[in-house]
Amino acid sequence: MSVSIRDVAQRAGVSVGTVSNVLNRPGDVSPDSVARVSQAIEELGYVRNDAARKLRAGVSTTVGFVVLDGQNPFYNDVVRGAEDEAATHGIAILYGNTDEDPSREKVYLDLFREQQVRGLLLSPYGDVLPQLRRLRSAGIAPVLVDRFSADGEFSSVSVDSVAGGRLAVDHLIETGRRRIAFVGGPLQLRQMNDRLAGARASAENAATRVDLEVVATTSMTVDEGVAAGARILARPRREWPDAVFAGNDLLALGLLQSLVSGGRMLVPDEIALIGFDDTIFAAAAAVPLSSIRQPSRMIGRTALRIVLEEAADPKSIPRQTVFAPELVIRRSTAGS
Amino acid sequence: MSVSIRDVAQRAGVSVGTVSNVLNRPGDVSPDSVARVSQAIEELGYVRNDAARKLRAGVSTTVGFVVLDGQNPFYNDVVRGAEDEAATHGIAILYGNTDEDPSREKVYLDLFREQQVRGLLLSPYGDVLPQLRRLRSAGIAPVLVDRFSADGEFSSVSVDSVAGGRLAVDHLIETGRRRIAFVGGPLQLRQMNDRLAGARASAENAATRVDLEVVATTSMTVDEGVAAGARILARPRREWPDAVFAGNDLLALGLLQSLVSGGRMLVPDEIALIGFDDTIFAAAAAVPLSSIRQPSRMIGRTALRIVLEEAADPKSIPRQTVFAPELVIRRSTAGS
DNA sequence: AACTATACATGAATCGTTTCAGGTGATTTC
DNA sequence: GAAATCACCTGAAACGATTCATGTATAGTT
Repeated sequence: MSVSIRDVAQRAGVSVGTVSNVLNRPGDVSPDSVARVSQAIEELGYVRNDAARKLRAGVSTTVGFVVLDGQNPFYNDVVRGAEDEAATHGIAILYGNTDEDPSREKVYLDLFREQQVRGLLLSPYGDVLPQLRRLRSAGIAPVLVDRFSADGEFSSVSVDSVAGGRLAVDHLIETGRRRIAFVGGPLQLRQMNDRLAGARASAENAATRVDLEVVATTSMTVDEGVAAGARILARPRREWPDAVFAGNDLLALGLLQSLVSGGRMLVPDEIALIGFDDTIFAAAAAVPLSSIRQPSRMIGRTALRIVLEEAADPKSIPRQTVFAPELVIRRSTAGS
Repeated sequence: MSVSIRDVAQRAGVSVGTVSNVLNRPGDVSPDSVARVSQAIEELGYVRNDAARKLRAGVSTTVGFVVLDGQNPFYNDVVRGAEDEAATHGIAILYGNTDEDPSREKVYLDLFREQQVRGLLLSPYGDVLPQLRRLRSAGIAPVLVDRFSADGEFSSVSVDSVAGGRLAVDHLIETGRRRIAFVGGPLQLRQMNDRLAGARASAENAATRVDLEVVATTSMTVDEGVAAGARILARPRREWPDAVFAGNDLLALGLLQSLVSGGRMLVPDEIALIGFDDTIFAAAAAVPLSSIRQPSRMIGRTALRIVLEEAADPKSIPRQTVFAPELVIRRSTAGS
């Protein structure tokens, strides 16, 4: 049926130990043996049985990645970055999408533990600390993605959301806006809260008086954005904000739809609009969206690198990696 | 260190064989033993070592999924469907994104083979037939996704793209359009070609004279859509089409951006626009896009189900599953 | 010539499950 | 009441790789 290391050994006229050495420590084997074994492998079409390897050597060649919103292009980009890095190490990614459902989150953590992944990347939603602790004690290094680990218990890779919020509102103020609405939520989500905090800081430190109101949403989807836009437009015109800072690009796209419907192009002249994440759909919008860019691929790459390092050295100290966000200006905030 | 079945057996006062039976064939074990073993598992926090299980029993609990464009929300949805189905079987998904790069495709197929996945879902780009054959002879069932296997050599799950193209153009004609442009490519991609063929069939069968021109793109991205839109607008106005059928939603979004820029809202009055896939971003566009819906989650679910069935019965005959597309009408094709 | 160091090769033990032939005691059948 | 059937358990073998203590041959040193 399938070809094992024993078959290779026989064909090459060496012991199984030698074949294993060729596979793992070719430097310790004579060039002659390496050649013969390599040829046998080639001829037989042998591929290593990863299960046996994992069982005996205890090394895993997979890393789990659990994201909280598989529909969000931002996470797709992060995954892409992790994938690239993983491929260079011959590591495969086990993927799970929780769609903000804590029970799905639990299922995946158990499933990946059973698979004995080498490490786990996670953009957490629910309260997963207990599970993460158990994972760690089972020898699986967890790294938080897109979430700062405040108490420093786990490593994390994220972007400074407070700075991002500040960048966004600074930009709106600089382009002459004074009545700003922050549309986002749920505010229990750390990232959302931080973005709002940055926005507040910016508004308070401005040279002139700037009003900042909060329009809360229950999730970060396009539909919620549409609804929030409709609520804003329902007010008397003089109570409209002159700028909206959306908590992420999906919300911004929904808002844009509301704000240009009925043939009225309110963006950017009447109302400026800025998003967060700078996903490909921000640039692709009918009115290209200004946004706060997160280096998403880099986040993925870095997270994967860290998880491998931690797996290699279980005693390593957790560390927080924080990237700086970047303002990307497009038409949706063009000066009025 | 980690808890094994032996520890559980000892704690429960039974043999390892019994514990294994509780795990796999609880019906064959006395209720009393089941209870004692379950409790021991609970107390010790035992999780099955999948590597050992895979090694001995030869059953794999992972399925590979290789998609050709991880940025495309359509594939995210398909993956999501596969995920849902997989979870109900306790199966995890190894994910790989090739970004239309045949060498990446090869890397993933090898990697997944080494992992001994139970089966492989693949939206193919390059010529992978030889590799798929090798996979199959290694006992890994491949299923093509979003691609019809013309020669019937492998199972496939897809949507009738020809019918989709016909639906789109029928709709444009019904709403009074007569000069239609198909924007899409590369035409070597089976899906694209089929969509165009459907469009042609519709135009030729129309009661009145309908012109159909082809504006070819080199890939199916937003940027290509923007460029195609610019090329169209660069012509004298009387040579503009009165409707555009985009090969997928990403192209349509790019086209939309071109066609509403400069404050001119050409869609839908001057030019109607319809996409393909009905991704969430079609509904989310500034002018909500009409599109041809593919039952993307269902495609994923079905593909996963088939791959499991084929893995269970290696002698099963490949079968082609083809879903019907569905027309979704939104503002972008509102009657003029 | 005696000793040490170096370079490779060997093969049995091991990882944690599943499987299965065989065993035990209780219950049913004739 | 002997035989057959049933319901459960048991424990050792096996899956395919890696590891490591042990061995042998060759080169280098005194």
